[in-house]
Amino acid sequence: MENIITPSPSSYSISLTHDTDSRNSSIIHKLESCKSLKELKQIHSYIIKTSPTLPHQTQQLVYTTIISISARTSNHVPDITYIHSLFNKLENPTIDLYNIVIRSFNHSNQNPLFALLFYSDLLVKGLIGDSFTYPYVLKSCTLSYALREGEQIHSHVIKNGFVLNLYVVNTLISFYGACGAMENAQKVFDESPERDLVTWTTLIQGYVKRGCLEKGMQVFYEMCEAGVRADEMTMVILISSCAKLRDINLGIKLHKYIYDHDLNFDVYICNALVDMYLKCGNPTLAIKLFNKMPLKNIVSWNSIILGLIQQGKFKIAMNVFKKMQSQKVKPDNITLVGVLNCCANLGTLKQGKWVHSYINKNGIKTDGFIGNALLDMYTKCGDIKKATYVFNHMKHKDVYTYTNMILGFAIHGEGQKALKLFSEMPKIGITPNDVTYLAVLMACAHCGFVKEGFNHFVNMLKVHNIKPQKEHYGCMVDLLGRAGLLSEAEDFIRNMNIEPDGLIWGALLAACGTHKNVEIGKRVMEKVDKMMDKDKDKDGAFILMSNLYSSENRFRDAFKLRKIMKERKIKKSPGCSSIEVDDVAYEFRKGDKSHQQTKEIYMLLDIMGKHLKNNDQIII
DNA sequence: TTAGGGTTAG
Repeated sequence: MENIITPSPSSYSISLTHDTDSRNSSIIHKLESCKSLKELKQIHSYIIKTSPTLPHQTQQLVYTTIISISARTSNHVPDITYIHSLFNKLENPTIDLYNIVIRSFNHSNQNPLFALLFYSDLLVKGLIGDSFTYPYVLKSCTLSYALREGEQIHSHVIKNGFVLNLYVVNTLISFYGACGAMENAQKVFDESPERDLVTWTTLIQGYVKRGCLEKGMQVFYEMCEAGVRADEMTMVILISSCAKLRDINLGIKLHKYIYDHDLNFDVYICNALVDMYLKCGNPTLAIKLFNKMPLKNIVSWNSIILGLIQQGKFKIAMNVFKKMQSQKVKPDNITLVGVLNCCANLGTLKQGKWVHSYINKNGIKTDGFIGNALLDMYTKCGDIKKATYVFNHMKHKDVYTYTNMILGFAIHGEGQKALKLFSEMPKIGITPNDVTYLAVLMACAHCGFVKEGFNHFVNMLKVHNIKPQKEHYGCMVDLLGRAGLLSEAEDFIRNMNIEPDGLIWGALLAACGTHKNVEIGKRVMEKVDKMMDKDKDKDGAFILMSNLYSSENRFRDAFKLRKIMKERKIKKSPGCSSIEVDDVAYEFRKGDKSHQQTKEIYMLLDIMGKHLKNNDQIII
């Protein structure tokens, strides 16, 4: 590499003595060969030092060349001060040069609005933007969501007669769409005499981004009527919009459109389709398409894994992850969040720990999504110590981090710790949300903090303007019920601002079971029976009540209830738990005899039960 | 040197 820090004349060898043309081309060649902005600046200063009396024309050429090189080279981040200082030295910068610089800010990691400085500079110099300038400047406004500035540019577009330019029209629609000003976007669209696929797609995209999914679809139908054929990009936008609409029939029609119009089933289209089928509740079609995909990228794997998780198919999702590993596809943060979610729901602590060590080995930061997913996994898998460790080591905590940790403490019976954490939130500027309050109320319920629970329940609306939902009311019933305040719980339900459902009455019924209160239990049971539509959802309530009768020696009532269950074909759906042994998650249901070692399992269970009854310490 | 730049996470 050349020594450019202390350049010698031979290393640059710019021929300053030859004729003008050859000297100019030598300088340009040297500047063009620069690999960084630093090098460019060094050569510039070298030229100034060694030839302070360059002819005016050559000087201007040097400035123009430096500006265009520093602006157009992708690894040269535009240095706004430097470029601006060079611009000031130029007598007549051309509109082309302005365009190059303005464009460079759209591709840099600097504030795109810097482009506007150059645009106003251009106006000061008495120049007028051309058909390239406006798309570039509008793009800068789009990237910065600068509605007011963009509107001003729009007025310049009208004044300077560029409203008929399709590139300008399309960028205007995109700009208004990004800023959420869909009325303006639609107006530009309506007033344009010419429209192409980009115009239609941009308008559709605008509506979809705003969440106006049906309207976006309606524009697509209008586009079809206008005889414009969609391309792959249009279809991806429509399919993902359809996924959000959860409309499988529409999804199938869009799928057919791709076939009928001979579009490419590229990786984007396939990913969008897989995601759509999963979100619309058809994992079979999603898996079929996924298996047929000729080319898969990380998004394909993530879409299928996360989609299966959304469907509650954690084991299948885990198997897909294993397949992904066997094909040597490197998981990214999104995959890991999904896998941790699986571990949390399957209770597979060992696999969760493996993911944690993978994260550490690969230097992935345990912040944000990843940190929260790790925390969730440890709390749900019952390792509160590790969960606390993860929490304490997270640098950037957000409302999800706090909610997770509070919930962790709540379900582990550490109510004081949960409430202490909750009290820390406002101090560091994190506002609790509805789920945070659910965790707080759970903590109070699990630890018998009736007074605190009520205070928090009131503060939800009073302090944070969060309207309590059914789940919060359910927690309050649970809180009173667990504390044995059964009549209070019954009154609470009757005075609620929302209509109680079977689940809320069910929470009270469970408390009646715990505290052996047959009278209230009987009343509540009748309520549950009336409230719940489907008999099959009442199984838990019937069993609870029948057990309550039995525990109070009212066997005749218990028998009567069981008889009703039989007549109405109400069957108890078996509770399910899972255990992880040697990386395999085993699920168990009551009466399940499908495991090979069923005999040994039940024998051990029997022994453990006896020990537990005697309060023995169990060592296996 | 032009425009839409598309798919996956609470």
